[in-house]
Amino acid sequence: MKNPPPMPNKAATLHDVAREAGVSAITASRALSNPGVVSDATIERVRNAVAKTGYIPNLLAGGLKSKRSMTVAGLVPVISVPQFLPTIRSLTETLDAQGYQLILGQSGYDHSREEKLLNTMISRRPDGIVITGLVHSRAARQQLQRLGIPIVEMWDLSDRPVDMMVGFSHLKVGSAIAGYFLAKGWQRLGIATGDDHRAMMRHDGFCAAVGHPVATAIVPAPSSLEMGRKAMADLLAQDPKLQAVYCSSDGFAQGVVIEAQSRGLRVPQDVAVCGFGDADFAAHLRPSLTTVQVDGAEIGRRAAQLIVDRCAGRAIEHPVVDLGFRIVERESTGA
Amino acid sequence: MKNPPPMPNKAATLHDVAREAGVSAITASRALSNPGVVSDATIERVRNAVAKTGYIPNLLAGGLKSKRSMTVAGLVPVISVPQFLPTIRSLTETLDAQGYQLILGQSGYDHSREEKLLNTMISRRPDGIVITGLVHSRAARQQLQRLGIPIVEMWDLSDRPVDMMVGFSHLKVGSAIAGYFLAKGWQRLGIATGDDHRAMMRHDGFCAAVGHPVATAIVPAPSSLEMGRKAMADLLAQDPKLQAVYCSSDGFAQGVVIEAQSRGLRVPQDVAVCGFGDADFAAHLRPSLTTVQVDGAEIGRRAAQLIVDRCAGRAIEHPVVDLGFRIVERESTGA
DNA sequence: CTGTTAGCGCTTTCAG
DNA sequence: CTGAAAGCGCTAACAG
Repeated sequence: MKNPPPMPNKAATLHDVAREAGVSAITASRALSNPGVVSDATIERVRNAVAKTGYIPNLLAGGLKSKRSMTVAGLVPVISVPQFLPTIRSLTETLDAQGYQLILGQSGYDHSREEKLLNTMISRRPDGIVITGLVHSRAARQQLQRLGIPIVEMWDLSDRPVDMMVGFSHLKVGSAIAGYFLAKGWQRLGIATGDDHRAMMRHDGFCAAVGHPVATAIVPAPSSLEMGRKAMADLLAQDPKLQAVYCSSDGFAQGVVIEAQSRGLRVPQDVAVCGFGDADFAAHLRPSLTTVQVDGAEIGRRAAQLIVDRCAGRAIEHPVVDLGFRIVERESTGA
Repeated sequence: MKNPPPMPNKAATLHDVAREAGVSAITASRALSNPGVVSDATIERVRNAVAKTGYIPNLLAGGLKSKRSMTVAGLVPVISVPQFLPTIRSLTETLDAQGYQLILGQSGYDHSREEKLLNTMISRRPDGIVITGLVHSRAARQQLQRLGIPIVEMWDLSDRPVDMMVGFSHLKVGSAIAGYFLAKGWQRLGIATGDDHRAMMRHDGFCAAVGHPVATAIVPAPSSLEMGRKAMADLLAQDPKLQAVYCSSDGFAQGVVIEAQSRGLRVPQDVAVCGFGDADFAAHLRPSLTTVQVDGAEIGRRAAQLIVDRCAGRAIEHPVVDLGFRIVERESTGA
């Protein structure tokens, strides 16, 4: 049975455990973190001592000496953007499964804050850093490279990674959607997009592929259903005979659909709508929403694995991973 | 004399800064973290030395000695539940503004995992802990109290807090919605709810206030739009003449509305629907969604402030904060 | 397999 | 206002 521990005024340290087990501190340490090199009998005694003292390791102290904090910094624009949630979740879980803790930071959509946040993160000495989007500032790139720890830029692709990358081409997404619209014979097109870098790359790809001017509504990121309604009102003012609209997120697209419907327009018969991200609700709306599927969870898993592998000293065969994307055709474009 | 370090192999430490500035390490430390007690001239020289060396403090080392890690652990069931996003965001931002970093952990909806996660978190020696929901396990309660750091349980209320609390009564939410439905003269009621503790408390409050059996669909948390459609199909099978349905989240409610509409039922004329949470999209759907507004962002702010105040040694006047809630009447219940 | 020694980088004493 | 000494709790490096 368990006796109530004699009121540990101080949290138990490894020394307390060692004394209790009748071994030295380093042996206790090894018994817990590297049991292979310690005799079974000793492990057993140390384990008992841990239970008795209620010892919980101090990772700050361990990290100071071993230079491994077992943390990974994650930078996202804003935590509450649904887009990145599956990624954050799989990052958290994949890292957790290997003993690492994700430390999340919000960089905002403002690039100047990014550098400040980076410093805050670095001061916790993470073993790796995962960044949403590309690192543009020269100063930040150099600083990251100097750190000598694994860095993953995710949710985008470029030909000069700071270190590693997991993402896809936003330019190609934009032109793929334009191609899809044009193949349907739609000429009067519209685009409703957030103003962040990645959404604007899709915008650029879209416009380049269309080749003629399209109705455009640009809203400050992150976009929302509410802004979708306003954006659609705006687009219809620019071209009342709009045939198809691409939107930079699914929630945004939902607002566009609702605004169209509230004006008596039928989707897709009068106007077709395509979103981006394949949110969990997209398939279950009425009409179900055509969108671009990107495997956000896989991005997180791969990013985490790259970091962990590099930390373990394993060689990385493919430091730049293109996960691609796929247009999922549903009712909102007449599927 | 040596030339400027072109390639710092090692990250600069406070000693490097001190040497560069021609002062002792402790003075450099004070110049950076407690400038009030250092002469302006010295501060200036230390600042320059920091810039020159590219010094970034090591908070692990500082925390080890000072016993203040400047981190706060946050436990949420699942990061990707939209419900808690405003809270996580305001927690992050409020803490950040005061120099603290939120360390997020997913406890899942499984109570057994909670204790394990707690240990992981404690091993990083946070200065405070914020937990979503109540801590039920006796072992966990005792362990938390032993730690001697500020603890906030949030998003719920009880009469025996581990330490501090910021939330509202789910039981009251449930009975308020039931009262609202009954006042409208609706008798044939339904409830679609997730199976987590808080949602079930609302369920209990709802049922107790109604006083007679209601059609019920319980789904595993977290609920989704997709599950809302299924739940509504289920409820209509139980009672095809349902007059009003309460749903445990707004996304869930949206699925209920869509399923009703897809069967030719008009909302609210044939069946009224009420959600929970007042998500950003609720006001902009068609019909706009009646729901229960809870100030999730304020919960986060208050929780963060309680932790920070306690860390600063300030007395807490009200360790238990009831933020209440409010039914927002919209079109989906005939407003 | 186990122990000794020596710090990791910083901040808390306690003195000037 | 500034400094010297003394660790925080843990683990790398080297003995045995």
